[in-house]
Amino acid sequence: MARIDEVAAAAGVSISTVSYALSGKRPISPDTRRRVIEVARRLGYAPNAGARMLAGRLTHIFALTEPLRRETHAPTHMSFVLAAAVAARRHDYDILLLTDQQASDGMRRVTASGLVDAILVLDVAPDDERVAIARSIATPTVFIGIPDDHEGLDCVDLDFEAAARLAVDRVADAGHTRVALLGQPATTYRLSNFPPRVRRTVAQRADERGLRHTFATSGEVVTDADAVRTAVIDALDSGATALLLHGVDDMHAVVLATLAERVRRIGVDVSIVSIAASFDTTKLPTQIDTIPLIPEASCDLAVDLALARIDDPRRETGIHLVAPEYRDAGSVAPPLQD
Amino acid sequence: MARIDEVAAAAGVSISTVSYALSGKRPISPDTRRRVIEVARRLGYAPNAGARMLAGRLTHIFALTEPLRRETHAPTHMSFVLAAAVAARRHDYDILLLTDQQASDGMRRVTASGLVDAILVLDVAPDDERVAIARSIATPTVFIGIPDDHEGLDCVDLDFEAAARLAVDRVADAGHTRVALLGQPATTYRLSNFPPRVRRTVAQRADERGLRHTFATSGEVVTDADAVRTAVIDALDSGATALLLHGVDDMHAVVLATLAERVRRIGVDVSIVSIAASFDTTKLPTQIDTIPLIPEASCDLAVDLALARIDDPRRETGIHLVAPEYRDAGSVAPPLQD
DNA sequence: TTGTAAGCGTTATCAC
DNA sequence: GTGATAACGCTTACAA
Repeated sequence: MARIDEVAAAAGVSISTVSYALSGKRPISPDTRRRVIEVARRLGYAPNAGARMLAGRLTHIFALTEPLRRETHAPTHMSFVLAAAVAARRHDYDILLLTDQQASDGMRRVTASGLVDAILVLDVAPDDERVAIARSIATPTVFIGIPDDHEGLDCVDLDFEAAARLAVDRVADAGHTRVALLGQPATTYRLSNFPPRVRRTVAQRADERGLRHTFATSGEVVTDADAVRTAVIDALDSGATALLLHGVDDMHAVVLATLAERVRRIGVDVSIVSIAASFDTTKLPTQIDTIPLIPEASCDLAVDLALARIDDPRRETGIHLVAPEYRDAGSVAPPLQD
Repeated sequence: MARIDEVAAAAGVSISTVSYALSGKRPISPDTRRRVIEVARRLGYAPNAGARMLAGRLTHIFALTEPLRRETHAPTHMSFVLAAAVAARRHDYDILLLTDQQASDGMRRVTASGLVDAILVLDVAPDDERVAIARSIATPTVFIGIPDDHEGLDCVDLDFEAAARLAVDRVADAGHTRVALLGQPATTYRLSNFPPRVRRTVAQRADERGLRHTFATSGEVVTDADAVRTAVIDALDSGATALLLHGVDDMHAVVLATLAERVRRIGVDVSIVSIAASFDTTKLPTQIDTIPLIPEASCDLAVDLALARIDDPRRETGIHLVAPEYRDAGSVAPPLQD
């Protein structure tokens, strides 16, 4: 816990020189600069957080609000938290957790006390209560996910619509005429913002491309192996030759197991594309085409946006979509001729 | 973002009176006290975090370090994070996330900058690198979990040994002479601190009570349904009449499914106790006896310990174990006579 | 290129 | 019971 004056004394310079040498906010002769940095390192100096907050304009802390609903898929959520933390650290920011039952209270609190420079919002619901709070506070707020009412908000997300179209187009181009979408558990279509976006767009695009399409959830609240199994079998029985998956790892595992059991060769008898999977699909027993949801991409962008907004609070808000990327693993092939 | 001087002016008192009226750190006449509080509320006043840190002794922030290894069971981990956050908020503390690859860097950083009053350590490994850091820094540090080398450390945890004994005793008392322990995935026995403790104690106690016992993991890295299924069948075939479970929800589901498939009635043909389950076992298809691992209990205690240590840095360190509690659901019965 | 000094908004130590 | 006021450790004009 060395202080700036100790560093200054040890380096034989003034306090402000130390501050400037370390922050680089004004030119310092390379020589003293080096000396200051060396001394600071030796003494293990780090600016006192409270003093920095008070004197500077910034706290170097982001709040991260996460409702942690029971329906939330924990592993996915954790990779977003981790990605946000890593992105923040790259810019010398720390993450303060806001898990209050009413996240709103926390947002108001950190705003009122000036504890954070910006707020990142995770796990966004279609009718998220945090939208109203975000509008009522001065602290820059970035949503990772898109609520229904997003007028005047900064939002970041994978372009789920583009991803869905990409998936449909791929199987349509390969010649498939019947596709089945196996989706998330039913509750997430009410509680989360992106499952409905995928479902809607797949249906639209399939219609545009003249494909017959069906849809099934993967259970009620969490992945229900029986439900998934039944859905896969129904899809096959109804003549679907291409399966679009939008779900978590468990669901993928059950789908692959069911296909194996039915002796359907992936990329031969049946084509598969996984849309917006946030887990490592290369860990699956069979490799499948994926349009991944990359938490790092969204979180990096969200942090950039937050910083830009801190820098210029009057800049224009808007939705920023991350372009989807198709990863071919050979799981899509032309349908077999009967 | 009203400031204290605005509150003082509006209430017609001095700045220090506002501070004391709000903190209660010195007697204030009930009358002015009420008035100050009312004005503060009306103006939405909250002390500036930076100023409070600088002037006061405290930051009102805990760091929470979590390595977030791939082997970590995300839902369990999240319930600990949540429990820690809730416990902290009860004492007007916030949680700062430390997810650095090397958590050690983060611990040093927040210590050097005086960003936090104490550090809570989650997901403790037997040979945790954070032990050395904790010893080298002045910031109070509380481990939630017990590393092998815990000399001079503050640790909090469920009394896994007592829980294991409780489980063995229960089935022994019911008359069982052959028990099988179905444990965690193999890797956690190296990477985590508590699975070996349960395994070791079950074996010891079973020996003491004259029971024959076997042990099987539930997979390599994560729950492997086939491995669990095989382990259950092997256990039954080898004559085990009581199953002790120490694992996550997936594993429990597979065990119950396998027993159902083999037409073994729980609490009749076979007895079951789940040791240190951190999920909601009442959500399982069949109710089973449980000695739950309650994150709230550990985290509340950890926060209390941290606060006590902040208050008196010289107080004695030590291990604090949470007593296990047996929850009877009728899944243990005397073994059937052949 | 560097040094001096005025805040930043609290808490805590004095007085009264 | 209440009011001045000196820290707290830094950032950042303003001087030199």
